[in-house]
Amino acid sequence: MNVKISDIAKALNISKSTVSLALNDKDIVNAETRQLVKDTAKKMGYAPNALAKGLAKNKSNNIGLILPDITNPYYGNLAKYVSEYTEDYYNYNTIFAVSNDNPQTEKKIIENFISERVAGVIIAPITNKCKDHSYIKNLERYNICYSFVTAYYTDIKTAYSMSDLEEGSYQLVKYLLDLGHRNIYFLATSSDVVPTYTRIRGYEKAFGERNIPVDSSKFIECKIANFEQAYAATQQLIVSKTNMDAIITMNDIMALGVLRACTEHDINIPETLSVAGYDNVIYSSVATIPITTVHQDLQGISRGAVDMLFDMMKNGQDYEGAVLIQPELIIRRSTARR
Amino acid sequence: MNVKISDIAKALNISKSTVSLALNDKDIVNAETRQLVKDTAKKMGYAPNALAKGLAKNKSNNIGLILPDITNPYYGNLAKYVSEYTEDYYNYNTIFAVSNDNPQTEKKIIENFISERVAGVIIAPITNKCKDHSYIKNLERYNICYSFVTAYYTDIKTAYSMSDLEEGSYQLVKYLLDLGHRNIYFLATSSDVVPTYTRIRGYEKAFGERNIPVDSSKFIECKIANFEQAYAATQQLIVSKTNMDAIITMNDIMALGVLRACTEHDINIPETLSVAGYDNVIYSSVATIPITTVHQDLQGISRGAVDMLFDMMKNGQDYEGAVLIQPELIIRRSTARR
DNA sequence: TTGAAAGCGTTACCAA
DNA sequence: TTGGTAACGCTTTCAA
Repeated sequence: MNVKISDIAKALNISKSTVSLALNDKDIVNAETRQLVKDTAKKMGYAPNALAKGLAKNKSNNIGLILPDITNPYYGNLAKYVSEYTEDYYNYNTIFAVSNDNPQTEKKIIENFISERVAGVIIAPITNKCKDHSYIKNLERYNICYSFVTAYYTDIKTAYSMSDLEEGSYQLVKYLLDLGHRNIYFLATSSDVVPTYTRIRGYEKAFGERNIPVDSSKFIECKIANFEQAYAATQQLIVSKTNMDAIITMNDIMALGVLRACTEHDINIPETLSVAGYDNVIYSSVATIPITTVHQDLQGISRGAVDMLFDMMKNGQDYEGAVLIQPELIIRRSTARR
Repeated sequence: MNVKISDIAKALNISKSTVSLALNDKDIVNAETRQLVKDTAKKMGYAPNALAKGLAKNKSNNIGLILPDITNPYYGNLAKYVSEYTEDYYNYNTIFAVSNDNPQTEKKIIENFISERVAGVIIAPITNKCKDHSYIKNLERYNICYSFVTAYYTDIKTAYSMSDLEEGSYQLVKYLLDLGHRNIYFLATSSDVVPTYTRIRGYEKAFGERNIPVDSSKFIECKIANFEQAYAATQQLIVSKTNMDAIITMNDIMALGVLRACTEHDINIPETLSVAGYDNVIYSSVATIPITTVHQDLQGISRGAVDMLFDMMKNGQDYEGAVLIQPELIIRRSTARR
C-alpha cells in the first residue's frame, strides 16, 4: 500500500514520532536526522495523508470559498486572487463551491464545508433576496471562522471586504448628471440586498447634491443579475416607450443585455441613450460599444477578505473588521452628452 | 465538542456500529432504529466528519477537477457542468484547482489531490507546450483514477472527453474557403498540443479537399491562448502588411484580441478581413462585431468525462474510452465574402 | 533529542 | 439485527 510515516520509521529504524516531527520541520529534532528523514521520505515517494492529519489536528489545511456564479469572470478573477493569495501567503489550499445564487445550495455547501472541517470560509454572497441566512452561524458551532467578500448579509455580523459600491455608483451617476441626463434607469436586484441598496444610496447622493428629486420607479428589479433579465427589462422599457436618458446596471453582463436590446430596436448608443455597467470585467471593454463602467480592485478586495479571515482564525470570530476599497470610474464610448 | 457518532450511540444506548450503519442507510438495521438514529442525529446537530470517514475508507468523497484558467467563462461553464453532474448523479463533491496553464502548478495540484485522497481526478489540460506529464502517473500509485476533459496529453493514456476539434475546424475553414478566402491565418499555441494540432488537421483537410496547398507559415504560434497575445500577433501581422483574407483563432477571447487590433488600425470587419473564434462563449455573441465561432457542447463533454471517470473508479484505470462530441458552426457577422 | 502510546471519528469485520 | 473492537495514518503528550 501507499507509503506512510511508519514505513519511513521502519526503514530508518527510528520512531514514528521522530519522523512526524522531522517532516513538519520542528527544530527539536536533530538537523541531520531531519534531513535524513526528509530525503528518505522523498525517495520512498511519501505523500502525506491530509485526511489523517486533519483528523488528528481536528481541522484541515483548506479554506472554503463560496461563489454565486463561476461562469462570470468577475467571480473567476476573485477565485483566482483568493486562492493564489491564500496559498502563497498563508500556505493553505482553497476549495471552491458554487451556490448558483441559491440559498439552499449555499446552505448545503456550508454543511459540506463543516464535514470537511475546513479551517475557514469566505463567502461571496448571492445577490438576490433571502431573508434568513442563519444557517451560516452553524459554522460557529464548529469553531470555523468566516468572512464575506464583495458584499455581506446584513443579518450576519462578521468581517467583510468589498469595493465601496456607494461611492462607485455616486461617481457614475454624478458623471451622468454632468452630461445632462436626468431620466436615469437603474437595473438591479432587490433593494433589500447590499449590492443593490448601496448603489442606490450612491445614486441618491448624486441626485441629492443637486437637489434633484429621485424617482424610485426608475429602479427596476430583476430577479437575477444576468444578461437575460437585463435584456428583458430593457425591452420592456423600450416597448413601453419610456422616456430615458440613460440605463445603468449593477454589473457589466447586464449592460451587455441592455446593449443587445437596444441594438435590436435600433436605438443608437450613446447618441440616443447612454448605457453603463459595473465591475469592469473584460467584456465591458470589448462589447459592441465599449462600456462605461466602474472598476473594482478585485485583488485588494480578495486580500482583505483573506487577511481578515486568518486574523479571525488566530484571534477568534468576534471581529468586526471591514475593508472598503475605493472604486474607479472608467469612461468609455457607451455614455455621452445627449 | 462537536457531536459525533459515539455521542448519538450513548444518548440512545446503542452501539456505535449501529449508529454508523443507520446513518449510512444500510437496510440491515431495523427500520425503526434507523429512523430513530437519524432523528436524534438531526436533533443533536450531528455533522459527519468527512476526514475521519475518508481515513477509515481510505478515500474521500471528493473528485478533483483541474482547470487551466478560471477567469475564462469556457472553463467556468465546464466547472459548473462537471460539479453539478458529479454531485447530482454520483453524489460526490468536486474540488477545483487552477493550474494557470503552468505544468509546475499542475504537478503541485496533483500532489495535493493525492494528499486529500480524492476519489478521482479530471484534468482539463493546459494548452501550451510541455513534454513531460509523467507526474500525472503518480495518481496510479495511489489507485486514483483520472480522465481528461476538453483535450488530452498524448503521453498519458487514459479516457478523454472532448469536442471533435478537427471537425469543428474543418467546418469553419471549409466555410471560409466557400466565401472565397484563401489567405487564412490561424492564431494558436504550439502545434505540439492536441487543441492546436487537431484544429490544424481540420484546416488541412478543408484545404486538401480542394487541392489547395497549405502554407504552414500561416499558423502563428502564441505562447498562451489569451487576449493579449492574439492582440499582439494581429498587430504584428497588420504592421508587416501581410496579405490576409481571414484570421481564425483557437478560442473566442483571442478573437476579441484580433478584433481590438483591427479596430485600432481601422480595418473593417468583415469587409476587409473575416475573423472567427472558437468555443462560442458568451462574449463572442456580444463583441464589437458578433463573432463567427464553433460551438462546443460543454455539458455533453463534461458528462462524458465524469461518466468515464466513475466507470474507471469501478472497473480500474486501464480503460481507454473516448467521447468525441460533434461541434456546430455558428455563423455571425464577423465573416463575409470579400 | 528520541520513543511509546493514546487519541482523533469513522468504518468494517467478526461474534453474538 | 446489533455490539465489540481493530484499524485507518497522523499528531501530541509524557517519559526516557
